[in-house]
Amino acid sequence: MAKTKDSNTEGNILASAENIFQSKGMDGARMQEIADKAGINKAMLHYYYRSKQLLFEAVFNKAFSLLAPQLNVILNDDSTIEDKIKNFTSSYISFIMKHPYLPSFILQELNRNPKFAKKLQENQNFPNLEKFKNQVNLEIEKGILKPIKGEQLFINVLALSIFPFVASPLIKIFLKSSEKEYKQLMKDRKTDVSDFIIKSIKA
Amino acid sequence: MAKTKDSNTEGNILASAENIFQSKGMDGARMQEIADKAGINKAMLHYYYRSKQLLFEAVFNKAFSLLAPQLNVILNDDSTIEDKIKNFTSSYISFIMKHPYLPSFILQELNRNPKFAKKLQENQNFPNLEKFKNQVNLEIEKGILKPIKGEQLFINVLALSIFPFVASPLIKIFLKSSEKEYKQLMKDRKTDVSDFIIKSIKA
DNA sequence: GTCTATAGCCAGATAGAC
DNA sequence: GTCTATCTGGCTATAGAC
Repeated sequence: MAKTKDSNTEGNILASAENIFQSKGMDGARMQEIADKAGINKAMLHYYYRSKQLLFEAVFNKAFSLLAPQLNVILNDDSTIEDKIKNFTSSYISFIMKHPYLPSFILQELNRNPKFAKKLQENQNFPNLEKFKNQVNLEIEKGILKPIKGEQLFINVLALSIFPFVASPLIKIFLKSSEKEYKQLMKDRKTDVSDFIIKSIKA
Repeated sequence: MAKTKDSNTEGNILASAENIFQSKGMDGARMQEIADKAGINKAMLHYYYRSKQLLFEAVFNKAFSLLAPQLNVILNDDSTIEDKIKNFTSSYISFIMKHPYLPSFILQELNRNPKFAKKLQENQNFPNLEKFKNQVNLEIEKGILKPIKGEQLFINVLALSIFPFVASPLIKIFLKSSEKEYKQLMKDRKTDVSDFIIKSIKA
């Protein structure tokens, strides 16, 4: 169906697989549907990726490798906590608005299969929280921030940025809002979220 | 296997179905596994619930009817916004700690099947946000709260309360924390979350 | 009400022609 | 590399004995 066909079959397959896996999950996805979307035959999926499991892992790993680097905005640069939070919430929400299925997909599959979690943990450049925690403590000592545990602050930043996308159907119901109103609300959050956090933690 | 057997077969089935559906989702769940867990035969599932779909709906509806009333703490009682938030975050987090799979289950299935969302929307006593929004505006006018949109505040309260459970595998990786440490962190959030919010919005 | 056995279908995977 | 045809297994659901 929706082909970006450069007769680049392997790429077409991966693109279609992303679309299907990310919206239906591993268990709900059908190889036939992926093949249809790529405009090719089911046998080709196995020719290029051997099995459903391996095709799925290609999609999952790519998705994770897109999301993870975004975290370095908050973990690995040298600005103040306030600036980090402003930059992160804004850029992360922008990013997710372009890929709204990614967070639920990752979380759902991590819940489904703890093996993925183990694999990620043993990973090379998995984001490290230590620097962030130290910086938070330092800024508290300096009187820049009110006392707060670095872990909780980090969780709060993620929660406020990501949750509205994971829970989008629920939020649309609560707010009785159209798709358009929902999107506007998410746009607003690019600054609303950091304002909300900064107000809470700034001394 | 794990039976609470009073030879109450229908109840046993529902309990086992909750366990399996909530951890594996509709697509990943197997009728055989539910039967095994209930210590009965597969045919009995169909005898009592006719089909997988209907059994699933029984589980989903029960789960939702457990979660929704908790929202009335924040939407339908008469205390101040500050008290509502304190009560809600504490009681909701306590509740979810006892049923950690519920939120991801509901969100996953709402994402998978928009029909459920539609059904809920048309529902009788679905929580209504209007009262909360009006109260927020009133307290802002009175100078009790700093300016904030009621919708965003509501989303923030939900996000901070629920997200850590939906994202538990991810959070455990980030924090390199054991199950025990994770649980302690969630316990702490019963008060940490409301403190965090109140600091941000109180004038 | 509860069981065994099986029908019927569907999905993942492979064989083999082109 | 790409296709059609087919194998094989697993899953929901039902028939029918007890």
